[in-house]
This record gives sequence, structure tokens and C-alpha cells, in this order.
Amino acid sequence: MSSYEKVLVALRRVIRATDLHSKRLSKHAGLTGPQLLIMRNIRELGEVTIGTIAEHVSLSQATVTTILDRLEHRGLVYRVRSTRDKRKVHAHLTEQGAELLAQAPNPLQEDFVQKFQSLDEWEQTMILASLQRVANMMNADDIDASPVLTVGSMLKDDGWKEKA
Amino acid sequence: MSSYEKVLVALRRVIRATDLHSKRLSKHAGLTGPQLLIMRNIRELGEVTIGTIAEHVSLSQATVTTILDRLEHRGLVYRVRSTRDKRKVHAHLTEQGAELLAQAPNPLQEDFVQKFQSLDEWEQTMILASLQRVANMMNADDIDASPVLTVGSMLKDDGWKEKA
DNA sequence: ATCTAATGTTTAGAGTTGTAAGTATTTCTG
DNA sequence: CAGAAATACTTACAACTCTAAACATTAGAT
Repeated sequence: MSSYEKVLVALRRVIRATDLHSKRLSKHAGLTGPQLLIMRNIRELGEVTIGTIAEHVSLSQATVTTILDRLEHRGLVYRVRSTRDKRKVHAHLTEQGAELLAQAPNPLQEDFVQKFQSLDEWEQTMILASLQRVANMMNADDIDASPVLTVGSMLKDDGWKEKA
Repeated sequence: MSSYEKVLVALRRVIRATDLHSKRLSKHAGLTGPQLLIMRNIRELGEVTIGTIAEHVSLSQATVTTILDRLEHRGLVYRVRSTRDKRKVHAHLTEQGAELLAQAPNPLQEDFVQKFQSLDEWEQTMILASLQRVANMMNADDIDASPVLTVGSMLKDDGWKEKA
């Protein structure tokens, strides 16, 4: 099995573990991973637009919209259309939402966090760097979805741009 | 931002990139990532049961069922209920399915594979080890251990599992 | 042989996720 | 200022993913 195929398998396992944890969260804390993540961002960022949230959590705007729909329906967040630019919509936590969020656990498994934090500093750094490296290599985005194959690119240049 | 929070962000980016690629695949090759993965496994493993496939691709049985539903509906695979143990169902590729699969690209972005392979040996090793480390730290609590996409398994699995 | 437990798959229901198309608003341009 | 382009969000749709429960069949125990 080639090296990158092992990467594929490891990736699938990580993705699955993340998903399973999300389902568990939803059962025990009442919020799924993405819901939790979005609410945390609303809390941290203050008066955010949907698009800004989407950027921060690495989801499409449409996805954030549907998740907000659910949260709003449950009375955990509310939306206000901006008066200055009526295209924009700001999301806020309700009191109830803030309270639920305060009690909710981390979007990552406690277990994982503990283990991770108990690693040596350099090891944490290495893992983080590796993950970011993978993310960057994958984000060779710029899209257009062509059958890709651009042999010219190769090596280096991750294509990841820190957002302004 | 704490170190593990950065891990969380990196993870989200990786997951998103994977999902985006899957959508792109579906558009250009007619098969999504999971569909591709499942069909590859059917091809490699011979006469597999649904459960065996699920294990190999690190998905729940129910998920594989629904994906097979779609593939079957499109005439790419077919199911046969085992005569020896009528609880079991075996999945096979149709001729059409095999053909489509043969033309389909990798479930990982070509681009990513190229970049990854062009890294130094030690770097590839480090990245793989980190990913596996993360997967293991996450998988610790929920057993299951969903093993491995064996691409060249010699053993034809007819759906019978020897007791260990 | 019958009742129970274990095994294998499917169905039901909910949530996440993307793209594409649609709506509304603002900004730019002639 | 009117029409076009850009921006921000929502809606529609399809796919994936899980758990839990329903079904069906086989294996085990008394």
C-alpha cells in the first residue's frame, strides 16, 4: 500500500471519529459539532455576518444558513438584518443560547484534548504542522474543478492564503 | 488560540477539502469519493458482504447500504443474497460499474498526491505518523478500529469470517 | 424442538454539506 | 438616474452519515 493511500485511510478514520463525536455531542450536550462551532464563533466575534462565520468555520455560506435555521428555530440564536447594508444579516446568541453554550463541552473530544495536551511540546507542534501542511496541500483550490492534473505545479506553494 | 484549537481548525479545513473534492469527483467522474471507495473495495475483495465493506472503508453498515442503493439503482453494482447464509448479502460490480471504475481517478486529489509524493521521505513519514497518531487518539474510546483499505488483498472474501 | 441470543441487513429520521439558482440590495458606470 | 455588475443571503436539491429500531436468519441452550 502506497504512502498516500495510508494517508487516505488515516484521513477517513479521523473524519469518521470526528463525525461520531459530533453525534455523541448532540446526544449529550444538545449541540452537534458544527452547531457548537458556529455558536462559539458568534460569541467570540460579536456582531458577525453569516459569510464571516462561514469563513471562520470553513463551511459554505449555505451550510451555515441551514445550521442557523435550526438553531434559530430552537431559540438559541436570532438574526438581525443590518440597517446600514440590508444585504447583510447579523447573527446573535439568545440568552438561552449563551447559557447552553457555556455549559457545552469542547467540539473536540475531551479525551483527545487531554491526550494531545499531555504530549511533549515539540510533538504537539509536529502534529499541528502536519495537519496544516495537509490542509494546505489539499486547498490547492482555486477551484474550477477541472480534471485537475496540472503537472506543472508540483512542490511547494500551498495555495493557502491567510484571510485579510 | 490554544494549540488544540488550531488542530480543530486544521481538521475542519482538511475535512472540507475532502468533501469539496468528493463533489468535484462526482461532477467529473460520475462517482463521489465514498462511492468510488466502496466500488474499489468490491473490486478488490471479490464477493464481499455489506458489513465487510463497511469495515474496510470506515463507514457504518447503514451508510454503505444507502450508498449501494444508489449505485444499484444506477446499474453499477448488484446484490445477491447468500444461499448459504441468507442473512448475508454480497455486492458485485456490474460490467458497467467495473468499466466506470476503471476510468475513475483516485479518491484523493491528484494534486495532493503529487505534492505529497514530492516531499522528502522523512516528511511524508512524519505527516503520515501524525495523522495516524491523531486518528488513534480519537479512536481510543470507541473501539471499532475500522481497519484498512487493503488494495491488493489476495484472500478472496466470500463473506465468511473465521473465528479468531 | 423451542426459546433466546447473536448476526446481518435494511428502514426511518435527523443533521451536515456542497452546488446552483433565486432574491434582495448595493455599487459602479454611462 | 437607469441598467449592469457585484455582494449577501436563502432555497432547492442531492449526497453522505450516523443511531435506533425493525426484520430476517442462524446459532446456542435447555
